[in-house]
Order: sequence, then structure tokens, then C-alpha cells
Amino acid sequence: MNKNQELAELLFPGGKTVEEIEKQYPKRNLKTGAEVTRFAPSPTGFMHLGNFFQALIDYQIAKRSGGVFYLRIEDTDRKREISGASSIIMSIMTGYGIIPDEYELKGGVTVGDYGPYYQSERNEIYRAYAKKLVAEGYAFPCFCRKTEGLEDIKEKREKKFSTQITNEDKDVCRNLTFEQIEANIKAGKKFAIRLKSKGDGKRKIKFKDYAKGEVEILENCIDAILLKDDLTPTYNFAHPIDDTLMGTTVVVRGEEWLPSYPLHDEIFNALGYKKPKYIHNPLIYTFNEKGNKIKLSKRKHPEADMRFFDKEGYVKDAVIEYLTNLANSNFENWRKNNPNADYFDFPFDGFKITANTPIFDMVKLNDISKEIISKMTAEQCYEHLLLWAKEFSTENVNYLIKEKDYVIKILNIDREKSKPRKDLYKWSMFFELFDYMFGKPTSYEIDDNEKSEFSKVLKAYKKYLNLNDKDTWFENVKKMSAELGYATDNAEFKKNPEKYKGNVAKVCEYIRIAITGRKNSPDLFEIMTLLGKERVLDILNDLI
RNA sequence: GGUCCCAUGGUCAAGAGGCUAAGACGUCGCCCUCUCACGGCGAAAUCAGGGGUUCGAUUCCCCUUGGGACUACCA
Repeated sequence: MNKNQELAELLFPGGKTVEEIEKQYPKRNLKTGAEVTRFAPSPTGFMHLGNFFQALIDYQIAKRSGGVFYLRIEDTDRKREISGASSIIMSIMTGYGIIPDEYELKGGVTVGDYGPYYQSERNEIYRAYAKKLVAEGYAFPCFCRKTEGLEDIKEKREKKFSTQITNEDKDVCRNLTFEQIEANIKAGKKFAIRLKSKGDGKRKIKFKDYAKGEVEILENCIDAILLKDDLTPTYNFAHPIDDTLMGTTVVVRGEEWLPSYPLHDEIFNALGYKKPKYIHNPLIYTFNEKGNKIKLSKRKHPEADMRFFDKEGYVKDAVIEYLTNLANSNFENWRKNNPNADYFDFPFDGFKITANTPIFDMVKLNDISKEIISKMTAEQCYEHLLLWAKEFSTENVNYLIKEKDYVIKILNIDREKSKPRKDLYKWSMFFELFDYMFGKPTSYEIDDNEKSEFSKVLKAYKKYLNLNDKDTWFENVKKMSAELGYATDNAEFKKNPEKYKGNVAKVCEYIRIAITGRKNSPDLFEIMTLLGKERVLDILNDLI
């Protein structure tokens, strides 16, 4: 036994060897071209839109290549963990149909042979690897005071920046003698394990990133922490080990990881493992008050949390289609040519992710959502609406159930035809969008100087009100318009506008405002028919 | 401070040395129309700046500028 092996045994007495562990993780049996991807979130209490974006990319790559997509929970930082977070993650994924082939439910089932799928349950593995690296002189124990917390980091950085120290500083503990280490251990001192970097901070390494292309970057020369002083791994150490053991072939991660690639590269090399392919996907941004791009954050931007879309009642397809288009912008062309196809049939190309950092565009999302909802039947809309209300608008559930027929009729206005109306894009807007179907308008979009004409028209309309069928209804409106001095022929009105007060459109506008409060609403006749003559008359009487 | 990433209209973007520089959302206009819509047609709007390389650069290289990330015993 040489000195390093002796040290390894001192630090990590007994335990499994790396060889024993490797035997538990046989190579996956994959057909050629099949990729293994993973979604590896930290359970910090919510699912970020950007994380979900990654999960979608992971899923598509695995599915389209006939490979495997698995879920691994990266819960190595117990300080940040929030209980129940992993079930939030899982339920959101299943809700969107992004279902992993392998996963583990805390205290429940495990699906897949490459677990545990919680990093906190894999400590024995990381320690075996740390022991191996120590034995090979590629890692060492560090007894220094640890940097912890933002203040601490700030202080440390300021010192570092001002002294202009570059990458060449090595950790002081790397030169401790065996005897010094032994004494520290005997004194009961806690230690962390650091990588004994062989880099000089000057050489450059190249690698191919599938989103960014060829990247040339300075090699690592930092004695990075591998195991914290509680002997749990850092992300940097867990990543090469887990992704190797679990057979990941493509790592999709946020581009914030790009700068730490050299570290991972060195650890992979030290371990003697082959690196997977990498896709460093762009983060999703938004604008701040100053017009600068900033990361979508859960504190400032509710849409950063995937639960937002559920709460608002967005259809899941819209969210997926929007995100898919962000990843592969040819999606919308495909959608145009395949209007009714399942979006998972789109020939998604995970290796053609844009390198640009996109701005989250709610307006675009809304548009996609409108399109999707406009294709649903009224009955389908009702089911969605009810489901949404049951979870996020419980006070309306009873009404929706009791008045099912009426609600469906409302939903059916200008729907179920070849060119349906498109203004509903999330279920939470239903009651507001159709507020006039549930009570008299509380305000009217009418200018003060038009008010007298407004009530004049309504007075006349009361007499002409006829809801037997659409044609006679409109004939009456026309008759009345003519009597009041409005044009009933569009072309004629355009020719001689000065001869009229306006055209029949103006009259309709007044009626519309009276009934709905707005200048913009679906088909008037349908609305009034649903409301019934009694209610319409009641509304009119109020305004005359 | 250092390292790295990104740069085509307001937004998402196609284009990969030679094009009148696609398309989508949004905006505006017109048409259709019995109203509101839907739809159709059209318009405005982009290659950040400067150097190279080249017969020719949005495209390749360099610099500048701008934006972003990382620089923790967080991921």
C-alpha cells in the first residue's frame, strides 16, 4: 500500500469499491442511435419554466431516438430542500405528458434499474469514488474553513478580484503531509475532499456543444470541492459519476453550466470515464423596467413557476407548443402543415437548439392557446373549465355544475364552425370575458356626447325587439335604423356618409354596448337569445 | 478583475459568401361582412458599429460596443 492508498483508507475506512459499484450498473442495452437523457432538478419547491423547457428537450431527444428518459432528483443540498418538492415536479411532468421511463417516488415505487434516483441515497457511491481518487493521488482532504452564504462569497470574491489572482492558486491543504492529516483526523476535524487539479490554467481545451458549436475554453486548474465536509457530493462531482453509471448519453443543462465544463472534463478524465454529449440550452429571459434582459425569476415573475399556467388555466398543449417552438423554431411551420397532428409527432431535433437567449412572450403563448381552444367543442371546453375550477376556482364549481347547459351554450357562441371565434385563451378569463351573461353590465363603453343618441336608439329598439330568428331580428334592426336616419346599405353609406347619422353598424354597436357593456363581443343575436327577451328588456329599461 | 456565451424587425426567428433578407406573434391599413369576430390581402419594421479576407459579405476572421452567464463545501 502506498501513501495515497493509506490516506484513502484513513479517510474512508472500508466501504464498497468502485469496481463493485460499476458491476451494479451494467451498460444499457440500446439500439443504435438511441439516446439516454435525464431531467435532474433540485427539489427547491417549484418547477421553473426553464427547467421544464429542459425536461421537454430531454424527453423529445429520448423519445425520438427510441432511448430512455429518466428523472433524477439532485437533493445533495439539504439546506435548500423543500419537502414535497419532488412530488410537485413529478405531478407537473405527468400533467404535461412528459413522463419519465425511470423514476423513484419518495417512499413509494422505483421504476428502473439504475437507481437510486435520489442523489441523497447514493452517498456510498460518491464516497467510493472519492476514496479512489485519493488513492490515486487525484484528490485530497481539505480542513479549511468553508465558504458559506452570499456574504461570505462576496467578501472572498472582492479579495480575489483586487489581488488579481488568476486561476493558478491551488488550495493550501493540497500539500499537507500524511502525518498532518492524520493528526487532524485524530483531533476530530471535519474535512472536505478536493480535486488535486493537474491543470495549469493556461492550456485550452476544445469541445463540441450541440447548442453553441465548437467551444474553446481554458482548462480547469481549481482544486474544486468534490465532497463537502458532511461527505455529500457537490453537483460537480455527482454529475460525472451519476451520468456515467446511469448511462446518460446526452446531458441537457442550462448554459450557466458552460463555464464549469472544464472542471467536469477534468473529473471525467480523472475517473477514466467517457464524457456524454452536451447541450447547453439557453435560459429563458424577460425584460426588466430598464429594458434589459433578465432571467425569469420566481420572485418577480409568476410565469417562472410552472404552476402559474395551471392556476391561470392555460391549456397544457399551448405551453408545450410554445416551448417547442422556442427550441425548434420550425415547429410552427410544421404545425401549419399538420394542424391536427399530435405535437409529439413533430420531428423535434434536440441537436438544433437555438443558441440565442429567448424572451418569454406571453402574447405569443396566448395566441397559440387561442388557436388550440378555438378548435375544441363547447363540451370539451366545459370539461376543461370545470376541471380548472375544481382546483383553482372552487367558488364557481357549484354554479358550473348546476348551470351546465347554459354554460355550454355560452361556450358555444361562435364556436363549432369552420372559422370559430378566438378570444378565449385561458379558463380563468371565462367569467370575466362573458360577465354580461351572468348579470347586467357594470359599466358601458360609451362616450358622453353619444349618450343621448344611445338611449334614443335603445328606446326604438325596445319596440323592434324580436328574437324569433336571426333574419327577422336583423330586418327589424334595419327598419329601425332607417327610421332613425341610419344607412342600411354599406356601399350607399360609404358613397354618401354625410346623408346619414351613421350606418347600421353604429346601431348594432349601441345595442351591443347596452347588452354587454362593450364595443366588442361575440354574435349579438346569439347572446340575446341566450339571455332571453325578458332579461334583454330589463337591461334596456335601465338605460332608457 | 478573469473566463465564457450571445448579437437579423418590438418579440420568436429562417438564411450558412451572390436572395427584392422567409415565416409567425404583435402593430397599422384595406377587403369581406347584418354587428363583434373569424378570414383574406397589404403596409411599416431587422442584418449593432468599425476594420479585414474576398470580385462580392447578414453569412468567415479580428476589434469595439451592447446584453447575459459563471467565478460557493448552491445547483
